[in-house]
Amino acid sequence: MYTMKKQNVSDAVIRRLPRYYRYLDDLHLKGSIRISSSVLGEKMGITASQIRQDLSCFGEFGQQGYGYNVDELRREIGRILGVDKSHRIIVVGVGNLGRALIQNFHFNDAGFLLEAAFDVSPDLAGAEVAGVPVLNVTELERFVPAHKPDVAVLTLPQSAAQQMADRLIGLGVRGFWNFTNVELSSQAENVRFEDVHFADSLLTLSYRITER
Amino acid sequence: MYTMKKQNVSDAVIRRLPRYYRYLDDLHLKGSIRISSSVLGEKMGITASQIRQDLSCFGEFGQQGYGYNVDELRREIGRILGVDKSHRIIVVGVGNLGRALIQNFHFNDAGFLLEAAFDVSPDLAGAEVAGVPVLNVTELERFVPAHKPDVAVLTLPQSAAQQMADRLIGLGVRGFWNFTNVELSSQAENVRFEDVHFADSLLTLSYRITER
DNA sequence: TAGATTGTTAATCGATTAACAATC
DNA sequence: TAGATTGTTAATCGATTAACAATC
Repeated sequence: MYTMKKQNVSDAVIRRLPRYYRYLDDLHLKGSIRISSSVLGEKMGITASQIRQDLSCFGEFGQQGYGYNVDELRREIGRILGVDKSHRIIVVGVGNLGRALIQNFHFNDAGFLLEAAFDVSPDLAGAEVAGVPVLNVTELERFVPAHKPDVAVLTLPQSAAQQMADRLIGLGVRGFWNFTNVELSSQAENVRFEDVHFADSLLTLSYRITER
Repeated sequence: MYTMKKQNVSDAVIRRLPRYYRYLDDLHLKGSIRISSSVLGEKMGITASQIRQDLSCFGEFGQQGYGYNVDELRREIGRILGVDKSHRIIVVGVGNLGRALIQNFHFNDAGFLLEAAFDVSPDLAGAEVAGVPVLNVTELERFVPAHKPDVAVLTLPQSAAQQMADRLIGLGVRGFWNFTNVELSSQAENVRFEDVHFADSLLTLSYRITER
């Protein structure tokens, strides 16, 4: 059973957890019952040592001579990631990207409940996208204190991003999944920003395909 | 002037370059002429040492006692990233996400020329999205050898991703900007995959907002 | 010139890998 | 039991930070 062991788990470890989770999910779906760190490492292209070292940050999930139970380890990592918490999430900005996420992204698989979307356009207010109600942003002051979403997905124009983040932080939101390609900041306690910087990502690809 | 110095630049350095590029672009737009590593470091929340160490992988861009010319350094980093190369790019899969990227993402700012988009649906073939022609995927065998795109954006269903990657690699594509949340691989030489794993990103945010 | 700041070398820190005793 | 594999400690490797001579 998962019990926090290390005080400070490094970012490198945390960023590897979702990948472990994906691989274990895959193995589970394919019917695998057990796996050893060496076999998993080979599959993932990393060392068995790293897997064992990473897992040891959170507890002891294996058994000598046997390895790990796939489904058990999968669930433990899910728990570590908070997948079992049913975090609540809202989308702010229902343009192409916001709509794409609402329609295609499996929030449930990551343990999130998508409760509503918000947009400045009065034309969108009252509509639904894939069963998710779209409200006017003026409703935020009523909705957020009542529903206490944990995370806001920011898929709105850059120019409005920081101001909207401040507004939502004031209303109690503590997590931001930021697609605006702008760096946001806040003095407030316990606020977390996770940036998805498309441009940065494409530029690293550009670097790697550039002949030199 | 930028000349390659180090043989192997670490991934950590490469992933910081786009961020330098963004900050310098910003400073340039705001009219800054010069900047020192210490002032830039303070702005970015990193050490001056790291900036100087990173840049030293590629050449000598500063001047003792003065610092760096903002516009010059910006252009040098752009060159390192390949922004000046006018790489050609195509989008494969014109669903919500593909459409969102075509309509909203500034490929030009990253030095990419978006030449066409492809989809399996006959309904979309012949249409245009934001001025970009949409062709049927059957046209790939004609189009790719003729236009030699450097990168393919994969915004199609997971189930078709690896097969499409293999097909495009066979036609000569060497870079993949992969939004399918599935890990792709290839034995072929010089093929590069850059993954944008939405789920992984959200799960790390989930971890960080989870109370424990 | 004097002050500032670079590029680089050396020191430190942290992350990855290897090794192995413990044990299922 | 013997073989396999863990969790952890120790060794190695790489990345970050500090220090400083060179010099604009």
